[in-house]
Amino acid sequence: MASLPSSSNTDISHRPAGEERRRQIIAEAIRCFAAKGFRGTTIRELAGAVGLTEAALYRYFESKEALYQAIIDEKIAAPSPLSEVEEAARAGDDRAVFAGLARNFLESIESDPSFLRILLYTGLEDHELAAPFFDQRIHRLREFVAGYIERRSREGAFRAVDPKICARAFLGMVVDYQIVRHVFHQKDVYPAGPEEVAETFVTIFLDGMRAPEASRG
Amino acid sequence: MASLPSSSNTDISHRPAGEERRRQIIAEAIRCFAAKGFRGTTIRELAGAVGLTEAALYRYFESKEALYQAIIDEKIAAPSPLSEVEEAARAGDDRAVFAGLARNFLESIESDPSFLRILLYTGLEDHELAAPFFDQRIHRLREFVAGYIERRSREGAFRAVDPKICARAFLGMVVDYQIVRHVFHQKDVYPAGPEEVAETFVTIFLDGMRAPEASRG
DNA sequence: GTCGAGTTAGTAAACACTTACTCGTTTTCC
DNA sequence: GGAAAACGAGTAAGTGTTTACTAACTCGAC
Repeated sequence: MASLPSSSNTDISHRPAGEERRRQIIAEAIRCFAAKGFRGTTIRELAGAVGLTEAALYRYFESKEALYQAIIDEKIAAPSPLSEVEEAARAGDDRAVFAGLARNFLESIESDPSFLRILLYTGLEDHELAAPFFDQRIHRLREFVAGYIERRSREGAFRAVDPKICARAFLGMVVDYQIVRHVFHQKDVYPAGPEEVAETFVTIFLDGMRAPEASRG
Repeated sequence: MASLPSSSNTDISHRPAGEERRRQIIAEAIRCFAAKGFRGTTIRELAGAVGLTEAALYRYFESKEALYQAIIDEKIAAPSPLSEVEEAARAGDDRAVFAGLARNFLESIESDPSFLRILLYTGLEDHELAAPFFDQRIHRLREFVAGYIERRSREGAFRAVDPKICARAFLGMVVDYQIVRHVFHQKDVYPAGPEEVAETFVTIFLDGMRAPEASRG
């Protein structure tokens, strides 16, 4: 009995040591790939950082690409930032929706910029393996924002502009903030903290989106 | 006299054939570095693309880094996009200033996305050599926009918000458009062409920036 | 007959990945 | 209960390829 582990790669429960090492390696790989990119990171250096030799690392991941894949899988499985603003979206509380999204993004990237850097490397280096992440996370986020804007336009609260462009305009402001900070290391460009920046972005965006007739005295 | 060439490695002036090759190599290097990054590009492949062997290429550039440096130098020397909107800025024509900047950026990157990609690689790979470009071009652009916003705030046309943050908010929308298109290859995300996108960005931004008292009934 | 522009054929290091081994801990079986 | 087989986790020392860069030669034009 209890013979078949069956689940392809995660029959944990009674194997804490091995699985823990795996996680440790992924964590270190995220740091390394974020710092120097996929091409710029060597297996030797990565193995050394977790206190192993190259050969030992290959017991956990069959190739460098498999490691990259594991990172993407982990990030796809992470909780979505959308859940936090879905309620506000149902209620039509524009400021709560956009401020929630902005703060959520700014703070989560601020506390761990690695994945933003990895995503940029991914785009530049054209890694196919990240496609599922884009489909499942980024696309979904864009569609959520564009869908919300479209609805509010129909309701007369927002002006009638292309919702896709507007969604990107907002997300662009937010993403750019973190690219400038964590890719170009110019933290001084934004003199204020995430909360104030989020506040400013949301104010500009919402006032810019408001339907002319609806907002005027 | 005019004896001392003084510039360490380039006493060119009378060597047109060689100089043309040099330019050709730089142009190809821009393409390669943009496509695969500095680390991802091999000298052999680059030399092959201009129809030379590796050794021949080393007659024009003493190292791979020198090639990178030459690219940065060329881009620093290129004409600035600011000149086109300086007049509108003096006149206080907000829409002309921001629409001019947006269109200028969107179109110049659209017609040649290479340097945007190189700059991102540069940020991620931490190339010191690009620092002068950031100081002389990007910093100046930011300061121009922030300065204009600050002035218009003082004049009562714009609301009183941090001009640095607002400048980045605007530039962020524009830059993001091109990152999504040319780094993540998702050209479908923006359904419209550069002109319409620029128009939308400027409308959102300017209406969002307008001082509340000044614009209302 | 020298010199600019190019070539062929290297070098040494770095890299992803492999092979064949070690060693301690379980598990199995009598 | 204890010998032995199996196994998990690791290492040392490679392999073959790729890479930036070099040395020594060729060839045509003024």
